[in-house]
Amino acid sequence: MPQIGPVSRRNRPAKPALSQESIVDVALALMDADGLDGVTMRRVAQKLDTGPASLYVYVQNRDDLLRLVFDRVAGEVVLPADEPDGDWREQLVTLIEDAINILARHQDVATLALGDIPTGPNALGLTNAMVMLLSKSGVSRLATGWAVDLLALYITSAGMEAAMPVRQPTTDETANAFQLNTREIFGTASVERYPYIRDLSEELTSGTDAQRRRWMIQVLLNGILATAPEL
Amino acid sequence: MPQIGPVSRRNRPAKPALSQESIVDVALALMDADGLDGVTMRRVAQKLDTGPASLYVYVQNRDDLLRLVFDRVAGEVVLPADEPDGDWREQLVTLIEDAINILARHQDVATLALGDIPTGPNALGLTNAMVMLLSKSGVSRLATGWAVDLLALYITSAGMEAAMPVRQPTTDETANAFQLNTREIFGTASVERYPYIRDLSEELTSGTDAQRRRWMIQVLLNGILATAPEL
DNA sequence: ACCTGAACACCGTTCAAGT
DNA sequence: ACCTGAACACCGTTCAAGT
Repeated sequence: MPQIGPVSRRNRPAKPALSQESIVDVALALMDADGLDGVTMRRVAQKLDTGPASLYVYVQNRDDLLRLVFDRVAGEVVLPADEPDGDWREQLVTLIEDAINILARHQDVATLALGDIPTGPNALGLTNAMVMLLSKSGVSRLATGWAVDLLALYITSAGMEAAMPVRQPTTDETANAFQLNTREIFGTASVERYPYIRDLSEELTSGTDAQRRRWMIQVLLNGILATAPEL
Repeated sequence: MPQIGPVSRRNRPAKPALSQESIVDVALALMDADGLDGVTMRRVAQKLDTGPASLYVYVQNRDDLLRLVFDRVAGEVVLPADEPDGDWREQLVTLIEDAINILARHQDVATLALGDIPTGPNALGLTNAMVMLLSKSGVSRLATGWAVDLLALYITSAGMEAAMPVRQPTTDETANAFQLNTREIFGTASVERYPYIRDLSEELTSGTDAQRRRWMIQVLLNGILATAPEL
């Protein structure tokens, strides 16, 4: 006599154990594949062979799940060792670039950081590392505090820009004005209405992402070193 | 004999004429009141006394509508006159602060700019003005081009931070760790795991938004003036 | 050309009921 | 304690049908 339950289960991939970790894993996979809109409670549940209601045992709600996804990605960043002799500036640049590259690899994850300051354990670890490195820079304590905020802002912004998928022009050829890519926009901008853009259209879009980013990070660090904060 | 239609209509506020402009107006009002999630096609339609399907005559879809809302807000920024004698730096600082303040007044609008670079007419006007002012700064054409990108990134990031409503702690007292405000997080961070944060918790959260923003803008401008870009 | 009702294919979240 | 089915109250978008 066949045991329907066990047998049919043996035929499909082992049902993953339900846990906060597995839920976050699945949510991140959906995020990478289909972006933020692809992460729905129902789809996550389906991939875990259960119903959406079951997720609420491990996660407060969708926003909570997204925060957990963000912190999981933040955990991918390799933090610098706390060695007093290191070149703080080089290490900080590496840390920032590393963080941006990781956000760039995970579609839409950077967006999660904007709109509510991430405070998961891994995000705190990142902040802690930035404070450590800046504390060796010689700038004031106040400058260090404010600089951390500014650098975090930049990391998430740059991560978002980098993680933007190059949108395929839809099947219908007449992409509307809003969907053109930046280069085309600047190149064809009305000379009368936007003369300065038109004149600088080449420079506005030149350089690789990496080149632009390297420059921006240097701008931030040079600016931080050169600007005393006042209360 | 009562004319039901006209009479009942005379009793309620005049039905606003349907147009792209009126739709964008209503969407922005909903945005200000209830944030991004409050802007649904159905709610916009309802406020205009019609059904959601009718909106699609004037707007391609919800994303398109949101882009229009962003550009409408971008139009609130007062652009500097093109006078060759002006103090470019002072004017640029004013422009940036003005833009941030306007974004700060419209909940969630800044989020719309991240994830797809705004290219509506008013956003282009803003970019054009920034290029104009920077072209008087003496930095290279390339630095001007990249600086515009960096400043735009900062404006939207700062706008988002500023437009974040201070979330009321929910009725149930036990706000979970993620919902605590930043000050509390940094102040109570584990000394073992995040010693640098704990040591600097005061500075990380000190100063008013305006003070921090003023410093950040100076950091950006000082950095831009001091850093030569390389291709 | 503009507008509509109704439908389609989804959502997040709750909750009583089960184990 | 964990899990579930079913329901509630919504979504964006399409489309045939009307004017």
